Amino acid sequence: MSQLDHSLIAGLPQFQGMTSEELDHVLANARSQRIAKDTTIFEQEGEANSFFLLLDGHVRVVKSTPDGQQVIVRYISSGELLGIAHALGRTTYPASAVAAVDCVVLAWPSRLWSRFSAQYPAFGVGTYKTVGSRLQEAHTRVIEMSTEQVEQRVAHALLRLANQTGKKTAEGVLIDFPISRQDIAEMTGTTLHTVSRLLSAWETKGLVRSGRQKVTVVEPHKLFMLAEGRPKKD
Amino acid sequence: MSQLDHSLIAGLPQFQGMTSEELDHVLANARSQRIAKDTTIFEQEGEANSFFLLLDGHVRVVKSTPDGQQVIVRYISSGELLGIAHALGRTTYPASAVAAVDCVVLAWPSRLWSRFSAQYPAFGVGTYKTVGSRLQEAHTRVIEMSTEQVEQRVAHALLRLANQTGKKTAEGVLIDFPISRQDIAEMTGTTLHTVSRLLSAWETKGLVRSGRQKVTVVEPHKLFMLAEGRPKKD
DNA sequence: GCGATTGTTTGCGCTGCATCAAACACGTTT
DNA sequence: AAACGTGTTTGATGCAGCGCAAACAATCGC
Repeated sequence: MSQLDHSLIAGLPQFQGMTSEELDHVLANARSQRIAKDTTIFEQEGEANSFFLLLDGHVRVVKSTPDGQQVIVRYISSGELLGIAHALGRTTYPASAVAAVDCVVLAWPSRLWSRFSAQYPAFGVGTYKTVGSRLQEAHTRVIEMSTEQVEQRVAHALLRLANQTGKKTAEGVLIDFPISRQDIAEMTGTTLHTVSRLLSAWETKGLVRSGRQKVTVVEPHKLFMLAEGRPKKD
Repeated sequence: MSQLDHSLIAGLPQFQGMTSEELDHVLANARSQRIAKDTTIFEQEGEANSFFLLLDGHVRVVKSTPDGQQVIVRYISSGELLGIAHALGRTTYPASAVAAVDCVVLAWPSRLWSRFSAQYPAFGVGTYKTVGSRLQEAHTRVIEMSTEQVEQRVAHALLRLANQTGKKTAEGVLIDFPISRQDIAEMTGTTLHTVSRLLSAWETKGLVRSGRQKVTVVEPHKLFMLAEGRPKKD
């Protein structure tokens, strides 16, 4: 195993306040791994043997229902931890993780998680802040699903993606990984048909530009209005 | 402030493995508080000055949308912590908590949370397991809202309540705090009208018995079938 | 280059559930 | 008892959005 440079992780909140030696020690126990697009990193219900840090790429976290339906729980961007089942007191992964693009991850054996967090306070605290904000996020999703119409939910989802992973372009904010209508449907609890219709409608209004597996938000503000206000049909 | 007996909390997972002196120390910093039915314990967006342990009663955790809609995030039963915003890296409460019945809580200043969890490992770990399972639960809710019909969602909600807080009676499992159709509607993202219709239908089928602010699950198994299987109309 | 595969668009009919509306049951106050 | 408030039932109506189907467009493999 080649030695990993600690600049890889030095800037991340989880590793704040650690010395170079400590970072090296953490990295010495990690193995770096390239993940090809559409490859599964870990599988729902599988033994949680490892936890991961996404160094580069985007990962889709998916939960499947017994009858085969899928729901996209969230997207992970680089710099975030994933597969931290052990931190939540679980021994199996609660969902599957699939690379949305070619990715690079660091992987550690799960049992090291508790050692790290005991040894490096920032690591534990950082993780729990992450978990806390994910809990928040999940609740927000529940609220949205309970109180909003499909159009507003899709708008919110798009805005969230644009904020998390958006890339400025000449046309607007581009979601910088391939995403299909089906994916958006699985994030918002609707069908790809409805998403397609909505995007078409928005495109004619100039709010977004979209094509095969790509979406650009042209008018974030107008989209936001749509996402928020109970729409007074005009 | 009268001295609290540590038998109050000795059995709880959060305080596992602590000596009598330690428990006394924890309790010395707590103040015990009676909360009348329908009283707010803490308010959404309010400064998270305290965290709480519910000693007796049932608490409704509610989130309100800007436009006044309410969603019931969960019910808390006795023995559970609530208001642990600080553990999640927040300084305001993300939701409101309202006593569903007369309650008794212990309250601590929020800043003690980190001290306790540093000092008593079981406390921190226990809390995070709680948070972990709540995250799980929230994700389950998202999945349900995304993939299930109203009837199944209501059935699931009822079963969850029956499991968490059910009380065996001659007729079946009674949900042992007052709960209205409106409440159930706010848990499942539907309207009280629809909930009422469903309960009526189930009552004629003998699955439940219900009246003003009370629901008894008579046939948990049949209700479960309904909640799970995509119903083949019969 | 050509077919095969995968993603997208769009039309149409149907239905689950929200919305509106009214009446009813129970408990509480006067 | 009568009057009131709060929770529940039930009917009637409308429509958002799902299911189905068919055609189209882009990309991949050979």
